[in-house]
Amino acid sequence: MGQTFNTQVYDIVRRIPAGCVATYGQVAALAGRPRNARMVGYALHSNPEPGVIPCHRVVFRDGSLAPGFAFGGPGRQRVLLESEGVAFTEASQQGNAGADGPRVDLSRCQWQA
DNA sequence: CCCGTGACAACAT
DNA sequence: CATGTTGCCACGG
Repeated sequence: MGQTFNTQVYDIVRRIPAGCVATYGQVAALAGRPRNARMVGYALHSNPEPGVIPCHRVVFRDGSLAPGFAFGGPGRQRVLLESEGVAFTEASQQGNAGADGPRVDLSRCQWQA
């Protein structure tokens, strides 16, 4: 494991299968730094290989996405995820009281290593 | 070369 | 239960 944490992040994010999503903390934990979720975001921000690394499959711990910093525009990520079959929870989605903004249903689509 | 900031998450108050 | 603050590492100025 001589690679940097950053490189490990790319490797892990790259392993996320379509139709599933992973949280920053999860990726960070898999990379060996459970407290480094922040670096995961920074690593993806670096995005050395656009189109190769599915950054859109990485979301917040509560299922929300990065506001404003999405790879093409806010909302673009949701289209990509829905296109892969990821379940989204709308504000009217029962079972999730208080879900205002669109969030990924981690209960059903969170990636398990 | 040193300081501050940054796609987050968990703990403390 | 909600809000505020700290921790972590890397990169930019």
